[in-house]
Amino acid sequence: MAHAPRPRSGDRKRRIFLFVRDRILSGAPPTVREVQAHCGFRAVQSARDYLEALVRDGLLDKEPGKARGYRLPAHSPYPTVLVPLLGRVQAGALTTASEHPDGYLAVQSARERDELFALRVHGESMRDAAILPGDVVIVHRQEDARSGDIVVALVEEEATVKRLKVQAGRVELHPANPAFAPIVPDPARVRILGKVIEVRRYLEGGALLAPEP
Amino acid sequence: MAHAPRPRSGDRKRRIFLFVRDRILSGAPPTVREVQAHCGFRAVQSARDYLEALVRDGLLDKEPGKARGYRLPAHSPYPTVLVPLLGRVQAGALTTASEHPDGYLAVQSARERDELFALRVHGESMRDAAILPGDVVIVHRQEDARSGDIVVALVEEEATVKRLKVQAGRVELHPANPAFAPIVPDPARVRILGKVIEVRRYLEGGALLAPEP
DNA sequence: TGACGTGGCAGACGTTTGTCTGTATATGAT
DNA sequence: ATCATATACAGACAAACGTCTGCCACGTCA
Repeated sequence: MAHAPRPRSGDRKRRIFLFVRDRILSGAPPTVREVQAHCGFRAVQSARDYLEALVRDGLLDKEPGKARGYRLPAHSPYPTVLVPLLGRVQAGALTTASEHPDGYLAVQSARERDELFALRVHGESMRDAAILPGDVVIVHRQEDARSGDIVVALVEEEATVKRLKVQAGRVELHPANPAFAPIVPDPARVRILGKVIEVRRYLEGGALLAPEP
Repeated sequence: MAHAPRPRSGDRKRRIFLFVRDRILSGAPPTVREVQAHCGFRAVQSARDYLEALVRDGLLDKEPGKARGYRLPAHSPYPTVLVPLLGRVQAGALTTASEHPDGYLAVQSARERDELFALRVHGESMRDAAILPGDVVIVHRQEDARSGDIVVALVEEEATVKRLKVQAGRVELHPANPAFAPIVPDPARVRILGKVIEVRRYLEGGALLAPEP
């Protein structure tokens, strides 16, 4: 019994990759047999050969032995967590679990959900650091930070985004805008809420928010 | 043998849902046994009970019998899509499905996945629009845009981010930096690849694309 | 007290799915 | 010719995985 007459295809591998990639991106990687069916192979092994070739080429990663084990390489290894977006932050509101968020943002991070929150930026004080009013900052809750970090601090009962500078052991909060003056606070009256790890700007219609998980 | 003394948990279901949702959002749904291990159950069925309850509640969908069969419902309130992050864009690379992305970003959008891509910004030309080198722009593929939109255009075989201006019917690409000159291209030699809908800046390591967890 | 619902455990069964071994055909290089 | 390689097929095995049935412990409520 003659097999199919070799349907002349060097880009078959490419089409299989696109198929797998789409499936992964839309929720679940395909099984080997799903790839087989998609290509019309009559043997599982044929699909497997292509998949393994794609792994060798570095186009796919795999978890051997696991069902639906093919992954996109450099697909962020970080899980996606939903992080609460706080509007204005009141004093003490961040000590407890943030109570009334405006919504939730999908953030890829290795950190736990409750280590992160998001905050909408008010004011022009960080303009020269390319942080504009309306931007959203993703913040990692931590009480200390290094000089040079952009932090969220609680000053005068209000959360503010500034660059942290440690000068001769004293903490200063520097705006990135000559129209604003540095804040050299009484150490007892300032508290660092966290460090900004990401800045986002939504150019049309604002952030898409998820409801309460 | 007495079982564990009922660890008082009404929100256990919620935590399981969050676990499953994060896993699906990150690339592959978990198996029942992975949920079991995550919760410390000693029986597979315990995890299954919760998962089926979540399906009854409408929080999850499932493909019965299939491995890793749990899905986010089609009308999921979390329209998170994984979008390819392209490094440098060559001419024509965007006409086909983008093959070799640097990684994938979780983006919340109502648009389809293949309508979006992400691009790393090179150069200072948009500095005054608060877009810095190293920033990532999320782009909606479209061939036209409005005057004033920030777009990604293909000029001289290279993708570039600029503000679109339409002056008396002629298309111009304006940088946001006095050190750069506007581009008034031959309409035949420029192509608009899409419109920037979001800007992101990763402040620590940009680590979102690390190779291994 | 007893019926009942809930949350959890235990073990098994059968399907799905990854993996392996072997074979056949065509092509290109030696 | 001979060999190596790539592509495809066939069939089988074993691990992963979803599913089922039954049981136990605890709490509530009539």
